[in-house]
Amino acid sequence: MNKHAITESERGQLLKTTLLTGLQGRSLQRLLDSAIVEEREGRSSVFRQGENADAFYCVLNGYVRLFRLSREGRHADVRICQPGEVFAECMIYGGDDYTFNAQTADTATLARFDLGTVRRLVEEDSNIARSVMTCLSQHLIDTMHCVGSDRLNTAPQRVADYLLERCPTDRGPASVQLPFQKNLLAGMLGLAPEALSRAFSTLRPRGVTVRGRMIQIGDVQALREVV
Amino acid sequence: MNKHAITESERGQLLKTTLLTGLQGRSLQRLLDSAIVEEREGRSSVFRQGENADAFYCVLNGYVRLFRLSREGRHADVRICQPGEVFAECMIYGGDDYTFNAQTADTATLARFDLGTVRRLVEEDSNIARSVMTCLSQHLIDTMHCVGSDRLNTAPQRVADYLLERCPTDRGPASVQLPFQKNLLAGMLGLAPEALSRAFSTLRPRGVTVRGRMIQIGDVQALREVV
DNA sequence: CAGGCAATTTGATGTTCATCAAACTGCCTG
DNA sequence: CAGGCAGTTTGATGAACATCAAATTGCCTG
Repeated sequence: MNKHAITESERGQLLKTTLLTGLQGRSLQRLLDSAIVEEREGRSSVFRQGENADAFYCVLNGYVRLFRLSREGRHADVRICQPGEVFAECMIYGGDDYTFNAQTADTATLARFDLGTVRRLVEEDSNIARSVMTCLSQHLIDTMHCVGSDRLNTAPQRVADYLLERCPTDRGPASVQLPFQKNLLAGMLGLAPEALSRAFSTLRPRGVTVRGRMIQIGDVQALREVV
Repeated sequence: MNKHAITESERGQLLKTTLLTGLQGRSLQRLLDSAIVEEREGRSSVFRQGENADAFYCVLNGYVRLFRLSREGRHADVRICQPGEVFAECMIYGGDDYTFNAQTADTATLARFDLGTVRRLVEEDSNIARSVMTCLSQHLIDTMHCVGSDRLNTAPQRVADYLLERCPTDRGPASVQLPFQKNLLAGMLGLAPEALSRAFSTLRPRGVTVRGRMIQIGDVQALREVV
């Protein structure tokens, strides 16, 4: 793993993230200065459940799976983090140990924020505090949405939801390019890869065609009926 | 619905909640002063998904279901809130509209906090900000745990988990008194009431006996094997 | 204590999805 | 271009759970 201070281009990427957008001037600078950039291999563990928590992260490039393991070794993704997303910021005020695992999906670039340092910044700077609260709130809302969706919707409905949220248009035909392997999409939707594949098959009569990562939608409005 | 300012006994209850424990002096007083107490009937709607968000709440007495509805009218609980718990505090910095429904399960007493007022307090008082962040962090961790548990564990395992977390002892026999109807427990665990009942049946050979709300556990360590 | 209503349990059935195995695809490398 | 490998799809099967209906329990009220 390669560590270094923030370069100019990485700074630009960080500014677009949930945590830092909304910050300016000195608040922004202080938070940026506290970060270290890590280049990581695919499938490298960022942290493990039960470990003492000493940092949270922002994804600059690549994807990170947050997941839990059952005692028998089965594996369930809880969240898939994309470029621009923050994870484990709940550890700033959330207890001593990580409560889930984090692993890169492919090679990834992460900005690492030291928890102790950020705690100090949050106490001193109400703008930073507000950014952290916004970030936490959004994640809580998203995660509650996930619980509801898991409990309420079938696999094809969840897939249709995902596609519709990423559709550029309201009606007529559209296409969506998956930003990652179907493997990750399955984890994000709480499905086994086979179940995702079958969900796409179920949607085919509704005008959804799959070619690799490219998904063609015949009629967006028709797809909305599935949900 | 009966509204009034905080009485002395309600003040005592509020002090024990996640949001206010940890606060003292002026910070505590300011937040307390902003609250209004509401007495509510059973099954009264506190707010609905899509409504403009103007308040968050703390449960003083009774129980509140947070849930989402599917288009066809099916119903899925996302969280069951108990006395001492805060809900919808994610709306302080989380967008304009409520993203789920809240309804009292039985007659309930709630402390209502105006969002605008609390936003002002959070900006001015870093102690209050810290309390809000702690609250958000804990809820996020709990909700992520819920996603993982739904995806990883079967119904009997989730029931066993619930019982074990509430067991006074580490080994030997124990008993757990459910604080509410099995209906609510089913919702909390993401199960239909029938599925909860069957999960208890599955646990009977493992020494779990059910009599109304009183659950007897023959051997706590044996039950831990189920998980 | 009887009656009535709501909550819970039980039975029967169907759907949804996980799992295992095998075929297939695409991509990359030698 | 052959070979290999990971990712994906398809088929067959089974487990888990929802749903509907009916029986039962528990609790409250008159």
